[in-house]
Amino acid sequence: MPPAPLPDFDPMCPTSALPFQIGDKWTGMVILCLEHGPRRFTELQTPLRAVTAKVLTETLRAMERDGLVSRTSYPENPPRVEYALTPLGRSLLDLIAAARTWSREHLPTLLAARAAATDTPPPEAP
Amino acid sequence: MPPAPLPDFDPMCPTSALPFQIGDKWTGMVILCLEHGPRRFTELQTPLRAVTAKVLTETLRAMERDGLVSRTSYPENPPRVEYALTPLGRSLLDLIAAARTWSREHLPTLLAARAAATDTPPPEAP
DNA sequence: CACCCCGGTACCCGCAACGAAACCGGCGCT
DNA sequence: AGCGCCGGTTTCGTTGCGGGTACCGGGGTG
Repeated sequence: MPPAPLPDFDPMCPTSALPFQIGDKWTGMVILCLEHGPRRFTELQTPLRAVTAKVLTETLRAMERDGLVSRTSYPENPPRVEYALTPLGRSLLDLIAAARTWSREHLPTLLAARAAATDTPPPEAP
Repeated sequence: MPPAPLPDFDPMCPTSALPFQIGDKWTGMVILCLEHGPRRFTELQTPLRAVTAKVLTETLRAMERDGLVSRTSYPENPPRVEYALTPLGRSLLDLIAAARTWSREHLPTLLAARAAATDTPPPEAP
């Protein structure tokens, strides 16, 4: 698989302002990273550069418990661990796509409303 | 509007285990409560009996800031305040419906996987 | 021998969300 | 006068998620 388009999650991207969340904070992004095939632990760390190893491990463990991803460890050298979406995890891709569509269409509106409410706290000036 | 079908959110319902969330913890449920027309504060407290007044107020204020709901106060007596969905808030209904469809189809699978992983921590017995 | 890489684990902490309980102010009812 | 309702606000906890840092174990590599 030559061009594996791993998404790139910039911590400054307004994705953080998304009004919804799949599972824990990073679960949705992990699912997106695994969309096009299994990934190794460090491959996930690259696009998710805002998450520490500990939190990523916790996220993956929780997803494994919930049957969203499968964890395959190859006792090679150097050690290799691959995470892949299960059918259940894959079934969330549609939902995530719908959420991203909503964001593309409506997130600017939401952010504008928030900014307007924040910049002009009370209409009655002092 | 005689039969206003307010949803009923039992705190024991596995909705709490939903692997996604709109905004803050209660935002999604508030949107559902407002789906069929404006509601008063106490009308929202009835189906959302697990949420305290303070948290419900905070949730509604945040939704108002984000332009998801509108707040209309009638200086009558007794005082009356009505919350209604804005078009932006209404645009989230499709997404919530999709999430509920996913839950109906896949949540039992997820809960079964979680239960299996919890009941049988390690396959290797002590 | 010393060092690094991979895929973690263990421990500790801070903050924000969540929550229980009390209070409030204007009005109506009795 | 006393009580209750409506729509909150205030105060004071508590919890728990997320995060930072350090460490580990085994093999390859210089």
